[in-house]
Order: sequence, then structure tokens, then C-alpha cells
Amino acid sequence: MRAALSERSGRRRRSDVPEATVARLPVYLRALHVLADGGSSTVSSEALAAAAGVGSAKLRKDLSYLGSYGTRGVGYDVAELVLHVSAALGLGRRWPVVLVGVGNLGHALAGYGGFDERGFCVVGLFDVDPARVGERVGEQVVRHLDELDDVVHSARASIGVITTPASAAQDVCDRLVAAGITSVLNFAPALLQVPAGVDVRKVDLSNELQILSFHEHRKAARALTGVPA
Amino acid sequence: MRAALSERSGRRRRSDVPEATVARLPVYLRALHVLADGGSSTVSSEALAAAAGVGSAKLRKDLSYLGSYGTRGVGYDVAELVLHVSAALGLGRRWPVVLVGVGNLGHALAGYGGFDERGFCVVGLFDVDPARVGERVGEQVVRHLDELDDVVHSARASIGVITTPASAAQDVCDRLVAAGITSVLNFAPALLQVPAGVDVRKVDLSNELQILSFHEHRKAARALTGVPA
DNA sequence: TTTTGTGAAATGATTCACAGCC
DNA sequence: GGCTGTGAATCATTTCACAAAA
Repeated sequence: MRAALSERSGRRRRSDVPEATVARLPVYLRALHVLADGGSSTVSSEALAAAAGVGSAKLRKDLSYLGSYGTRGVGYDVAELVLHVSAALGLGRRWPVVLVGVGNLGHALAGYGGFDERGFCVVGLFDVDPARVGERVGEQVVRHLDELDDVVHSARASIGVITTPASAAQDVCDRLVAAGITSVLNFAPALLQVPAGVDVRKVDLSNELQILSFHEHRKAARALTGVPA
Repeated sequence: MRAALSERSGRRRRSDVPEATVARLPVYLRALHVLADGGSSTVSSEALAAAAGVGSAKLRKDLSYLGSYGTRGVGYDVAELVLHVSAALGLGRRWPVVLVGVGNLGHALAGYGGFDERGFCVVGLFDVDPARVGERVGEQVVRHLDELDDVVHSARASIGVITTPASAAQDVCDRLVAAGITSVLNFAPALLQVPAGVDVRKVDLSNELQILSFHEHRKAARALTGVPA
């Protein structure tokens, strides 16, 4: 028996897009920008799908969750589709982002130019190491983590990036959430515990390498077992 | 009409693990190491699942693809399971890795300690910028990209990491593949074209942020539309 | 009694294939 | 004639729920 949600419908609502589709929208958006820069004004699902590295049927179905923005017999208007995909991704505004942990990786990410071009801007860099506090990185000066609340509130930031060692990640995450952050991008190799309503995505270098090594291993085994192709 | 593969069976073979499961094995492995370091010698699927952030049924089914390594009524032997999961991931050996593009991000990754602890070792750093060639980073000296073939062959590397700008990524990828690399981890925001038999995984900061902004946007919309919980 | 391992059911994602529109 | 949008079919993944083992 479940608490009565306002309709336990199996039907998909107009505004909820499958997770798998959401994860591909940024890819489509980037492909669209490339096409626009290349001078295309319209594009077929076939061509856009090729540029994005997916099948055309998948692309069309993905876009259909956002609305019906193509023209049969013609294709999609590139500029128009950029707007619709951007809107779906919430890129009508610029999102302020705070980053905690200004070590090697934090430095690299803070210096990454793509931030501003893609709808985000770094409004605060934080660390606990006194040797790093005060250092200038890009447009920002590294602040002590104690100033997190002030910055998150005054910049109205809701997205935080964690680039600390694993041992500090949960504590930092708790402080981010306490300050009002509701989306976290975690580069630390640690599982983060967060309250409901907070989204976490994780990026982990060694996980990715281990997934590749699984496949390498399998390929090597195949070669030995004598599978020709 | 398809070329006759040696049996077009719908049945899953003993040694092929679903992709979704493969992607979780590194997570389980890390959780197991944490448990081992904490002194646990056995663990139940419930406890390991909690440590890994998944449901216990999913964990058990995932592990069941590797074999039957638990004891009913007891759980899994931590040390033994570490060995089995490591073996499945192909971590019985150390994988040599080459990295191309020693900018901000390349520097950061090259300096990342976790490499060696997790079954990998960097055997070559490459760049085309003469200003960077010769620079010492960690244990390695940055080489010119022209030396790629030599190093890949002599170190028998099969995994390559790309941390160049997007504009160089495809060319670098082609050179990696030509040198014999068959697994690529791509940090450049570009779609890579590779021949069959080569695996590519992509990590993209702005994609991740845009996925988060999608959800932030939706949360904000929900709040306005007056959804209480 | 406790906990695994796993068929079977349920859910989610992808692909097919074509009606409908330009 | 060409291409989108989308039901229906297929395929993949997750969850359920319980028999079997220790």
C-alpha cells in the first residue's frame, strides 16, 4: 500500500523526459552547435543523429519528448532546435557553480574554458588548506570553506562540484547541502549520502578505466579462445 | 541478412556480463576494499549493497553473473570476492596506459595517485606543444606525439586517454588506434569515430553539468507549479 | 533461521516500421 | 518523394519473491 500520489498513472506526462534521453540532450546540443557553426540552417534526423553518434530513430524519439519541432519532408531548423533543447536543459539562464577542493583536478576544472560557453559560471572556489586560500585561479580567488554559505546565498548557487580527496567528500557534500546546494557533481571516489531532492552525479576516472579493462580483458580472452572476428 | 555468427542465441553465455552490471563492478570493488580496510571478513549482500549505493537484489544478480561466490545464510567472503571481481574486471595484471594532451586536465590526471592503486600505470605522456615536451610530470617526462608508436609497442599498451582540445581529439584518436590502442577514454568534448573492435568511453564535464541543470530547472518549475513534496 | 541465487514479472529503453504531413 | 512522429515489438534492466542451501 502506497501513499496516494495524485494519480498513480502509467502514462508519461508531457514534461517528464526519460533519464536516458536527458543524458543525450547535451550531446545533441553540442552537435547542433557544430552544425550551426558549419553554416547548416536545417538538418535531418539522419544527419543530426550521425553527428551525435546515435541512431536516427532514437534521436527522433528523444526529440519527440520535448515537443514536435521538425517539419516532415524537411527536417529540423537548427537554430530553433538549439533553442528548444537549451530550454529543456534549463539553459535559458546561466547557472552559478561553486567548486570545492582546489587541488590538481580542481585547478584544471576551474580553468576549463567551456564552463562559461555552456551555461555555467564559477562563482566560488573553496578549500580548507590555508596554503591554497587566497590563491588566484582564473577569475576567482580561492576562499576558505567557511565562506561557503555566504557565497552560495549571495550568488544563489544551486550546483556544486566536489574535487576533494575521497576522505573529505561526504563532509564537504553535507556542507554544500546545508548551504542550499541541490545538485552535486562529484569527482571524488566516494559514495555520497544526500537527502531526497538533492541530485548527485559521479565522475570517476578509475571506474572508467576499469570498465575499459574489463573489455580489454574480454577481447584478449576472445583472441586466445580463437574467435576469428 | 547477417553474417553467420557461431550461433545467434538469445541465451546469455556464462562469460558475458550485461553492460549495466560491468559499469557497477568497479563500484562494488571499491566498496569491498573499504570494507576490507575496515576489518570486515564477510559481508551480506544487504550490507555490501548499502556500501555501494544499490539495492541488494541488484547486487546479488550482478554478482551472480560472475559466478556463485556467496554462502547462503552467511554472505560473501570479502577477500575472496575482491579477487573474483578483480578477475572479472581483468585486474589480474597491471594495464599500461598512455595519455595524450598534457594541458591542465592532462596534468591533473597524470598526477592522480589512484592510477597505480587501481590496476593501471602511466607509461607515456604525449603532447605536440614543444613547450611541453621534455617537462617532467610525476614519474614521466612528456614526449612528443611522434614517439607514440614506439612507446605503445614497447610497453604493450592497449589503453589510451585523450585530454586534448576537441579539435585535436579525432586526429589523436586515429594515431592511438594506428599505434595499436584498442580502448580509449576520451575527455575531449568531441565524438570519436573508431573502427570496430575499439572501445571508447567519454567523460564530459559540461554534459554532466547540463544534466544537472535539467534537473535543477525541473525542480524550480515544480516548486512554482505548487507541487508540495 | 538467515541469506544467497534465480526464475518470473515488471519496468524501462531501443528499434522497427509506417501512417501522416509537408 | 522525403522525412517526421509515434504506436507496437523487441530487447535490456530492475525488482519481486521464494526455493534451496548452510
